[in-house]
Amino acid sequence: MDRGPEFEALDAYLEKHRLKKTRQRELILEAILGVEGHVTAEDLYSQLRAENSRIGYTTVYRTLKLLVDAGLAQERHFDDGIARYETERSHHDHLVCTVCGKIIEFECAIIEERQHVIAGEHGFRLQRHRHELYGCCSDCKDESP
Amino acid sequence: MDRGPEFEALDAYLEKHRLKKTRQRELILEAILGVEGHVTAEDLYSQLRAENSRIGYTTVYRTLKLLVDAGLAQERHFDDGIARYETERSHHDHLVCTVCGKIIEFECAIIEERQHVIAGEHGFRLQRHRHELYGCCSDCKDESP
DNA sequence: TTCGGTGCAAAAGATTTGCATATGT
DNA sequence: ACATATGCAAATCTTTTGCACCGAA
Repeated sequence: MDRGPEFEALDAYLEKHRLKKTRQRELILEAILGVEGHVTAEDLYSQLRAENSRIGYTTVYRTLKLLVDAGLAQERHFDDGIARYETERSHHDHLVCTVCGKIIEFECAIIEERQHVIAGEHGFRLQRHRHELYGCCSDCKDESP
Repeated sequence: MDRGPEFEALDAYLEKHRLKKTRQRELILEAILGVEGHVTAEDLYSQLRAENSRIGYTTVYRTLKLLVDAGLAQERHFDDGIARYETERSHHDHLVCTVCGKIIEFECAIIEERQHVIAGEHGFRLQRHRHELYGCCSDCKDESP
């Protein structure tokens, strides 16, 4: 049965690093793939416990770190200092509503290109970037600060 | 004597909100203005203690928050979840070396403009943004991952 | 005198670590 | 069998809060 390319990638990563394929690691990968958008470690833990999966907090954190190392997930820090994770289906940046917390994803080729130019001008080899726009969405116009 | 426009601004803010002008608030503003770049609350606390200023951790956190509210400092979260503060002399974004931690500031009018377009397209009123490029600087090319 | 401010200690919230046990290979 | 993974509890780290005392207006 095909479990999707991410599971293949996980298997490959585990094998390459002589790590073990465990129920928990599959569960966490499955869970994070099943979520649209961004989740905290807490979100994943609660969700898995609710589905009566036997799993510990520690394992969630450790596995999330492993998935990031394996390139299967990304860690992001928005403005509250709590780490959030997502699987990067395609590249995008974020537009965040400061009132309701809504997160919209966007892409902009012009900006992407400028980033490379800027990094180059400073002698940097660009690895990744983070671009977040914060504002007030149309639903929240009234309550806005 | 002229203590600089930031001190005037602080006085004005305190007066407007019926808050008090204290030694600690001036010390912290002075300290953060005297630093190039980005500092953590811990950095400021240590520095002030080292200069034998009588000050508590709590006050540093509370005052930093006050300075942010007053628009005299900005809070930033890079990838480690620890809050860093800076005084924004002019607008800029950041290019961060993932090996040595060096932080270079940049500005790009083209990107600034695109941001407004993007926010507008999604019905957002833009308040602020964060744009960070992560890469390997020329000094670190060899050790880079 | 009156509030707001300060600083200690303690709490809180997120994440990490030590260790005995469980489980892949 | 052996090495790694797990999960609990405890530790750690950053930031916040309660509260008695201090100090600016």
